Amino acid sequence: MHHSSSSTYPEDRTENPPSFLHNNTYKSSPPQSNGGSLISTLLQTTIESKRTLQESTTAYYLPDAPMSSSALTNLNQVDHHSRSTTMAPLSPASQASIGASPTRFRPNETGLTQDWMLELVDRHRAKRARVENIIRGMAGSPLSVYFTGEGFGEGETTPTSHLQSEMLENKRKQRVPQHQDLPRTEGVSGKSTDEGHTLRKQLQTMQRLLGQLQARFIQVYENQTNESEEEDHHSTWNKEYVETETSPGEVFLDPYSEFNNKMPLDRGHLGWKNNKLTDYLHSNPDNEDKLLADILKYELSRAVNSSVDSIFKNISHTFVKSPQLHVEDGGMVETDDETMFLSSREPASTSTHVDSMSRLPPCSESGMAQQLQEIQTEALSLVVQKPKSMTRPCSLNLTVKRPLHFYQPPFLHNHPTALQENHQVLDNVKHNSSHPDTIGELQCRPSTMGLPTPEIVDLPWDPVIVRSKVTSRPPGSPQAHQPMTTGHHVLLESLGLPHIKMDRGSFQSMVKRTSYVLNESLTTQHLKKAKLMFFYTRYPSSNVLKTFFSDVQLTRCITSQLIKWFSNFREFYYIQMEKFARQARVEGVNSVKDVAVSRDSELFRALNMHYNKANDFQVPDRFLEVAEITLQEFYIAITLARDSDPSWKKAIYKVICKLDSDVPTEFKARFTT
DNA sequence: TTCATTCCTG
DNA sequence: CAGGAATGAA
Repeated sequence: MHHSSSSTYPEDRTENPPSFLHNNTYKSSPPQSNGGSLISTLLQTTIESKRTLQESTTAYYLPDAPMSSSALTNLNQVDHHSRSTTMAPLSPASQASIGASPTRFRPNETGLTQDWMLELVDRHRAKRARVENIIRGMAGSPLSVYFTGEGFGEGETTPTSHLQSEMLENKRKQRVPQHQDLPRTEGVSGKSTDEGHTLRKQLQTMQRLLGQLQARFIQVYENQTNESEEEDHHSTWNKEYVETETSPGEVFLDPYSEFNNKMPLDRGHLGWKNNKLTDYLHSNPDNEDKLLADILKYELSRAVNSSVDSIFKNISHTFVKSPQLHVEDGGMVETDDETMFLSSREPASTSTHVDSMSRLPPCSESGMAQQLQEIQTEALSLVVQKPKSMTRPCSLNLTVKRPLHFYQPPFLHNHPTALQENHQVLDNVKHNSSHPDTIGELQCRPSTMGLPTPEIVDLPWDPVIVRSKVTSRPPGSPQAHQPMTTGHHVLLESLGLPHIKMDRGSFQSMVKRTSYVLNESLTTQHLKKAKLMFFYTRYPSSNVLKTFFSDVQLTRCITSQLIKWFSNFREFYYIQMEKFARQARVEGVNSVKDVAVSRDSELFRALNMHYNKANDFQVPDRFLEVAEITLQEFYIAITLARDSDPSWKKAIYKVICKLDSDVPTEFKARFTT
């Protein structure tokens, strides 16, 4: 068995010692990486020839069982620990000196002549230059990111590979964040991410293998030229195999490549393959490089094509054919289940309004919206409309059942899959969390408004982000398209792909249609709106709040914040009333009939300054009436010395709370004047 | 006790 | 404007 293939070697090879390593390599190597790989076979062939040569000229690091599994494992461990130091001797200087002195090859006991050695060395040096040239070309491609030199001895720096190692140094740095992306991606979108993960794994596998191929090429030539460094080379050399084929957790599963041939090793087939290749290579030495390069190119393009096809297949499956998602004419992407998302529909004339309140909105309501109402519970967030400008009272609605950005950068809320996933997660956390100081606490922290914290969990609630979304949008312009580009970007990243230029008309538009704006916190615009609403209602009911703040998720905390706002409004209002009532008495107003509030009044100016600072809202006359009544009440109470009673204001509150009027429906769909 | 509101403080 | 204590109603 050991000699089954040696007979096919060229004549000069017969002078070499029995290449027991040749078959040993196959025997001891797991099939994952070289079982059916043409490249691997080719490499093996090439490598074996060099090894055979080297074996005859050098002392082996592990001469007895150089490729046994246990020995490899041990060597692997050793090498992992000593990688940086073991490779150190392979400095560029030493490489240069070694390469310049091929005569240091020692004649071996099998009778290899020095001339033969010299010729071989020269030939392989030329080949190395060509192969490295090829590899350099590959390194310029996106896949070169994964040529991280794991198969490379870190200290290997020939004059040419020095440039490579520099390049690879950068590539290594690029690789780190890609790996770090993985967990986050997994958390973002479950199923599609799993698929993407698999594809990514495949890509990585192929890329790793390519890197190893590259490493082997280099290694072969290093071995050729650096026989004086033989021990280090041997450790490196063995490490190659260990890392490639026996490293735990590095099992390559690449269904698109021959690299991953899980079938039992067909020794006969391999032997045939090997022998044929060997014959070819040795009979046509000049074709060797070209063949290697061609095979490499072929494998590369085939693998990349397969991966890209699979990825696009997945994408189209996720975005178009998913039973949970369907794209409507108006550019909506909706889901049918509970985690339903309703996006805006342009233009305004055809829009529907989804009102989370029991009261139907003035505009027609879609059946889906009603369905949404039915499934909604008190504790759940409200699916609300993004208010539009005054001129479009019933315009777009941009509704979503559940916020999505959590543990994500704020611009991430575009990925529908991630959206749903996060909704579920968030739902669970919100409703099941027994730790009020976690998410619920964050959510119930209105004080975070305007105080973005560095904590990542606070980012989604960063009101600045929400506010910027709102304010940066010109009135009447389509909303929620701001994060589109980044969403696209993120989506691609979540698939672990290099940035592929997508067809603008297809995928990108698909992503565009899935953009949402979610308000999980109250913004300054909401505050402004609330203040203006105060001109109509001093004691808004929860229903009114829901109706007019339907663009935010009225969780308990948000609702409390709104209530608190109005409480503060009232506080200021009554303080002003008491203040001006006392002032009127001091100023000598003798009759309640002389107590009046007009738009010229100081009282009104104070109130208007507080609730309508921009003065861009026409305060309704009714408010003036109510203010006047309130002032009179205070005046009377003070006149009658009721203020001696600690709760003397309550009677006034009781009166005033009945003076609320309906808030114009225009407020439902607007942020500001 | 719970919830809503007011009062007080920063 | 928010947080929290105080208050009162249910």
